[in-house]
Amino acid sequence: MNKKFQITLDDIAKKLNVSKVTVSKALRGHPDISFETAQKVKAVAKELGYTPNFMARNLSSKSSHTLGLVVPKIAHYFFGSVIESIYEAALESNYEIILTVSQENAEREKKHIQSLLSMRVDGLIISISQQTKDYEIFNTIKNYNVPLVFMDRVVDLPEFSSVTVDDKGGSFLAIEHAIKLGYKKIAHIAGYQEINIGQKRYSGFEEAMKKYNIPINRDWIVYGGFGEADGYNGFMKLYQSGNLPDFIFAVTYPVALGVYAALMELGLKIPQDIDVMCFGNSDVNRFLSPSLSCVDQPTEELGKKAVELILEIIKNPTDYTPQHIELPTSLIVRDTPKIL
Amino acid sequence: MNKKFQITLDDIAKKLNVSKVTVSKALRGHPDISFETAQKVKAVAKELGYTPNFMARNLSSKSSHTLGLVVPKIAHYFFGSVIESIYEAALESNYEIILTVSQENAEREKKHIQSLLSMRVDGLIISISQQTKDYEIFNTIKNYNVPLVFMDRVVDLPEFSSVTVDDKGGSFLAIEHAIKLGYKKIAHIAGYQEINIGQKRYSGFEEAMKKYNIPINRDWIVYGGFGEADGYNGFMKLYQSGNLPDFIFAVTYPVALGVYAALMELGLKIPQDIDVMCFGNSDVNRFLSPSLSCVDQPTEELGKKAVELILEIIKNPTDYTPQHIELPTSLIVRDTPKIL
DNA sequence: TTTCAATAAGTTATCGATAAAGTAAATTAA
DNA sequence: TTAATTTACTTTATCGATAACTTATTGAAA
Repeated sequence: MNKKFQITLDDIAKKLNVSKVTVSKALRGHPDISFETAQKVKAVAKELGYTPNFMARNLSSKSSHTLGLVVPKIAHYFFGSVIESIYEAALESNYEIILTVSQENAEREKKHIQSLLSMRVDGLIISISQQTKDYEIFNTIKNYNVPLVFMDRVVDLPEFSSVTVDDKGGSFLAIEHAIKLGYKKIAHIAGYQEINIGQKRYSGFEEAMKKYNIPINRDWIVYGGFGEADGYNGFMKLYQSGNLPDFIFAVTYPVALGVYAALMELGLKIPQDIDVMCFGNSDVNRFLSPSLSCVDQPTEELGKKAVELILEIIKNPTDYTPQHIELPTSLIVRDTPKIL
Repeated sequence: MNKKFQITLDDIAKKLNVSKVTVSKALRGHPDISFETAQKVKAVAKELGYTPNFMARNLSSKSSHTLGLVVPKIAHYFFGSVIESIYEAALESNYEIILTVSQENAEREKKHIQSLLSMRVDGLIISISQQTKDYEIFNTIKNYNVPLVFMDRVVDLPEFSSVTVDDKGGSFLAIEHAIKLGYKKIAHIAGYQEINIGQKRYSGFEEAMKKYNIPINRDWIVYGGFGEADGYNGFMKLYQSGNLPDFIFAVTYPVALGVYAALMELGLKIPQDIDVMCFGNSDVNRFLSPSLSCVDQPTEELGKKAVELILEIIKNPTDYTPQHIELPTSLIVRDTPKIL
């Protein structure tokens, strides 16, 4: 459709009576070309409004200078800010990002990965969906020799590098904090246990409970997903059991929002009736009523590190040892939990 | 690097002793190929783990089946959910999205657009940055004959289609609501007036004030950007003037958050001391203390319509008349503003 | 039986760039 | 002074696909 508007190297070459390779080299600053010729070429290129054809360039150079990114969600503070920092870091190194969203759907995730492979991205950064169980696609990626870094939600395949946060430690801190304030009837809305963030956060909870000799009530452990609906449903399940805890630790921030919604609907007061904390900060936690204490994750660092790792592998694809970086988490104490 | 792992049409062709064009046609379901051959080809393709080379395919077919998207921000409820719906709509039509983020920076925006043009996207959906003043790049896009649809934050160039929401109407509704509740000392933190959302939202405010004969106090109109910091600074400016309004209408939801932060810091109570409403909903507005009433924008519709429009132009690039679609806004009344 | 069209391929050209190899003129080294 | 190198290009091959055209075989219509 835009055929007649497409300006190619040849157009510039003809106008200057040189070969198109000369033009290509001139525009790329290749030392073969004299200063004067390069100047002329650049001037004409600008005059004609030349933009290189990404497809052609990458087809012949065999590198797209592009990173593929697969995340489960966008409209979510955690992923939003991680994505933003990945874009930032990529831009600095002159890489393009192609972002795809699995919407927590394993099938869609697979499709996106295939699509990114077909685009011949130079590397992949993946945060898996809460459903992902089939790891075959990751072997495919390996066979294709495409660098892959897992981020936050990772898969237990040590041959791939990963960047995570200290899920277990953060969880431990939160529960310890609650216990020290006097809470004993502690519930955990725990997400899926098939995925690292679910497992690790649960095990931090478990460890803290053990350390302080507080028995874990199985009725107060609710499993599910990581979204707001899961938090809402999770609390409703607790509520229907009749035996209410006095403190709830939510596995993610959206889950905590769901709990808030359920509590509001049921007319229960935070923190008087039930107190809440969660894993993961957001831009609004501090404005909630009461403001929600949480385990803070270094989202910017996470994105930056992921890009750093992938670029390292890209630059040195033959001899690198997979790295597993775990970034520290910390507690942000706000109005919840209340001192009893 | 992944040269030896790249499986091409030729590899499949050689294995089956057919030509690579036969393979290409078979995989695309071209009627030239017999059912049996097609089956065989597909089987071998699967066996070898063939993924088509996006670059090569798009270079020769002259269409990338890809849409470029330029937005000012990601970690922001409004854009997050619009982006999500754009991805959804694109997926349904088998289009890939390449998302770029200007971070409200006009220069970066221009760079991204050029980059997307060089990728030969089939169409562009753009929501301009709050800084964008130079419209030359849009003429370039026009000259390249690349379909372009503006979304939400648009530029006053009628030759391009656009999807917006009824900014003026929504703003009017909010102010009218406040007035009917008895507020008269009404302030507006208004964002930039160089951009449609700033202008229109202001003019809705103005119209409501005129209709109800309430004088506009110039000191209570504060200009700035659309982010949280702008809301914070905006309110601080109002505060320092000494003459406080009793109601604030924030031009965006992040601006309202900034106002909340400032109020909290200053120990002012909502709604007793000052009441707040804003343009734009978010997943947490209802959990704020007090929950924030706002003008609701149909974010999903916005994304869907934008994709719909762009696909229409792509399918029929020669004779189409630019469309300017304005989607309705509505009021969501929560705890603010309080009945006096 | 001859002609014509349909079927199922194969051949060649092309997309717009870069890589690799080749070359004439100018400069330097031996 | 001649060989070797450098400079500044040009030519040719290639990336992996699709488009457009050509061809051989088969079956139906005239």
